[in-house]
Amino acid sequence: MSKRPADPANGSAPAARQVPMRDFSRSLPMSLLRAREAVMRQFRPSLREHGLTEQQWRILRALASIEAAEVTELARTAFLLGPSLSRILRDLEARNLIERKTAKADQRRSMVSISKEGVKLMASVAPTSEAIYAEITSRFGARKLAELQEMLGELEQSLAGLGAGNEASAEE
Amino acid sequence: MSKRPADPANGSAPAARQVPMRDFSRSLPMSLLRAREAVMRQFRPSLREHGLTEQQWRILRALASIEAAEVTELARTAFLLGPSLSRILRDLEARNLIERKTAKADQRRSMVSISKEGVKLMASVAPTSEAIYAEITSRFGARKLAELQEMLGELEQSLAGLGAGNEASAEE
DNA sequence: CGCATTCACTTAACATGTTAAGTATCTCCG
DNA sequence: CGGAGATACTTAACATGTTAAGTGAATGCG
Repeated sequence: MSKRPADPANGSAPAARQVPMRDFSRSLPMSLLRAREAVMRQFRPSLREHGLTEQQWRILRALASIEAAEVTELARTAFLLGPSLSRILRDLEARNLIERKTAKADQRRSMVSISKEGVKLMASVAPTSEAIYAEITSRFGARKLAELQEMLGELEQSLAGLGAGNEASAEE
Repeated sequence: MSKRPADPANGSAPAARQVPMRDFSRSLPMSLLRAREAVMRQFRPSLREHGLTEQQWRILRALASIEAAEVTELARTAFLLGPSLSRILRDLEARNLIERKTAKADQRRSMVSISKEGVKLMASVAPTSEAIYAEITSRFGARKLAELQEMLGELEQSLAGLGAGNEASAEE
């Protein structure tokens, strides 16, 4: 039995009744959410087999590419919020996948790095991950994929600094 | 933007740092995540002022457009998993923003609909939401936005049914 | 009819997202 | 030098994501 718990992904809402507001299923956030979910659905089973969540994997990948990093830097790289990262690092450290040591110059900072075990785990996951990514690229088209990512980057750029805290209007 | 070629002099020693893995900050999932976050960051403050989360807002919008729906149908429309929806509906019902009644034909199903209060709340949020969406459209460009959403849809399509339980290998 | 199976949810358990508050450390300025 | 403020996290609290298990109601089939 392929356990398929009714993924809310397929099926184009039939019986489209009168739509007063813009059909929200076509809103930009929904489009992005659905696309991302379609992609992540491919990776999650493999990661899960290795006992990793998507975020844990992001952190390991980030660490593998930058040697060692402060927590804040890592948060930026792996695109995680501080609190999430804090929890995940605690768990990864308990599993001996990463190592942490306080910076000598500044006791507030801690340098995080991937451990030997972490490297081994990555090596065991990477091939499958790459294969999946290759399959996605193949299905969607390498050129289109590059185009899409270009547009996503532009979107991000065009919104940079829009609600970024310099609104200076609403104080609490 | 294409994948970094592996160092040809490095023929062995699969140390993770030498693995020709793509810069993960440019992976498709990350691109999608960052783009979506850039967009949602615009909406969250406004929703928060009205005491709504992104998901609660999705549900209200979905209900407003389809009158009444079963929970499963609503999950598909709002792109939420059953458990999340179950919790949110419980809370929205407690706040009198939605109404629920069991279907007569099938006692298992319950029909969910938006309440008068829910409609009022939506009316108070919608203008700001629409304004934000308009600003985003303006900044990014309406044509490019349509193009982007087209590509996102194609991506979703091209991955449909890829990891959909056709593993055919591990059946418990 | 009886009962295993399926279905439509709901609960549970764990991990993360999100915001606010807390803690320890460092910096700067008087 | 010393305390106010900034900095780098960490904890806390609540909401959702994700998977597994539970519950009650229909269905199918002998």
